[in-house]
Amino acid sequence: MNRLVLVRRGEGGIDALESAEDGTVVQTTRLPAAGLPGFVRAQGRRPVRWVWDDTTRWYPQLLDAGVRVERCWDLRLAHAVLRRSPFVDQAVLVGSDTPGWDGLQPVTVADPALFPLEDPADRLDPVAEHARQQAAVAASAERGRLGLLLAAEASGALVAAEMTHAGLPWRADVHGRLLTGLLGPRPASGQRPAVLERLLTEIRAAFAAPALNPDSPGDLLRGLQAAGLPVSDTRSWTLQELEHPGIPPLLEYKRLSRLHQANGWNWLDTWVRDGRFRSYFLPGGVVTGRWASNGGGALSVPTQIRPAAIADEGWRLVVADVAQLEPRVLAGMSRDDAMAEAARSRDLYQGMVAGGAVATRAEAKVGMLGAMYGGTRGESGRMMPRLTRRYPRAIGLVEEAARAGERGEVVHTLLGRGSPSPGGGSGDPDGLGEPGEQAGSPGDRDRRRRAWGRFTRNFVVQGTGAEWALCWLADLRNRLWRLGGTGRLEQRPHLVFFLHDEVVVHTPEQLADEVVEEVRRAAAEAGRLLFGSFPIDFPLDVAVVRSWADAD
DNA sequence: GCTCAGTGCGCC
DNA sequence: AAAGGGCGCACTGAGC
Repeated sequence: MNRLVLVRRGEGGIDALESAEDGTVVQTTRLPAAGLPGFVRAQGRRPVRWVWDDTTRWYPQLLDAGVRVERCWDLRLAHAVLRRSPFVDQAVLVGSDTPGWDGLQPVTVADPALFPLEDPADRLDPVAEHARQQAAVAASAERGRLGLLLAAEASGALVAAEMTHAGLPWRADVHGRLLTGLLGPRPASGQRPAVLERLLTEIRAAFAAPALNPDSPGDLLRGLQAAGLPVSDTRSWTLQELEHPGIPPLLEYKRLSRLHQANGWNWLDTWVRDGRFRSYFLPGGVVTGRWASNGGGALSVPTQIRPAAIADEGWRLVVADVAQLEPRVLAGMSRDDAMAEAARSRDLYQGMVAGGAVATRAEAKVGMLGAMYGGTRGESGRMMPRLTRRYPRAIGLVEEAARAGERGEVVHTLLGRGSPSPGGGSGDPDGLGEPGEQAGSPGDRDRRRRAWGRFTRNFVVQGTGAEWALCWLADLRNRLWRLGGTGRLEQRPHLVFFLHDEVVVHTPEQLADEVVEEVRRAAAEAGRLLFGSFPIDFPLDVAVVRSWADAD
């Protein structure tokens, strides 16, 4: 594999340094910034891994120029993984500019003119960092797993940039009609829509509080208490329990007000342009390795507005999600044969019932959620002894992760992503709490210890689930590209959305069935990459639809 | 005028 | 029926 390291030089120039297997530079090409797309294109079919400081600083411009990259090495993301991985000898990784790499942030602004004049990335040496990272991986006893994780992470970075570039097809007219139907006509800026005004009048009358502001939790709480209602918070599920004529309009107000504020006309104006919703996805943005997002709340697009996500004319959306990803991942990583057997069923929870572990599907679900999240009280707590007897390896793995966390130890995912150390790495072995929080009583300390154990318990499962999903996504990306002929990215089947265990592909209608096949093959491949020959299934729910809302 | 924590709620 | 894990975002209200 040819590796080409891209380095920004002063005055907008770029050096492309080609390195041999041993890391020595064999050729340097000096380019003007505008020459990069042509240079990348000129590599033709020669397999190249592009090495750069940070995908968000390079790839959007290439995509704008119509150039797709097959594979890359993202030094920022790789650095973040390696710095925390228990599989890595930090002495091999650390160099003089390590603090700079530690602090490097992704760029999420679309307009290059808004880039800071002084980019901290420009003070870092990508060639040296690349060499250190390769040495750190090579020196690791788990270089296979680490290498897979870093490759998947880099592919994820490419997918994230491509999804922002292509955008999720979004019909502003459909969205607008939906808003008008629920809220009334668009109000003047800063005004409440008519339907909210009407509900507000009703609420104020019911509680005999003519100035009540339901948008203010404090004001609302005082108003409810003044009306004689025994509440200490104003959450919807708390209010649901109350018998009072003001409650139904209040709940309706909260629901519609949320829609208006989070995904109303302002959201449309800000995030939807030219028929596409474009937000920024941040691979590795969450400590567990899940993605975060930035802009438009892409990771919580309410089902309420999904009818507006509609494929282009002659195109379709292929929507796929994994059923019960995390318990399946737990079965695989713990190599628990009994749980893998239950996972052979399309419904893993039903499989647990068939296997005799529990009596009902509801018990199976609540028990597994408790095992993975640390619920020890009530229903899920009562399930634990039976689950432990039937699935000793799976339950043992999460229990051990919880105990390790309580002892203040670092845990890691299957591929080697390490959990943060408790107390933010301050070196305080008892710092199992929030920074700045007082030591408190021994009871407080115990409580924090157990809370950290619940975090590490969940970390190993959620983080390995994220690794499976990343492998799925990376493999699918390549399969879609091979499927699509010769056009640009957005003229072929391409990914437009990803959320933890769900993907959406925008595809020409005549290729939709093939896309469905590739989505399934990629899922099977992800299972093989993570769990080898261990027999664990990842069945998908896949739908070919015009609108995202039709997938459920 | 600004930032920041708390509250509440959308998603998995 | 919620809880137990992870997020982003809008808004309020307090403090600088």
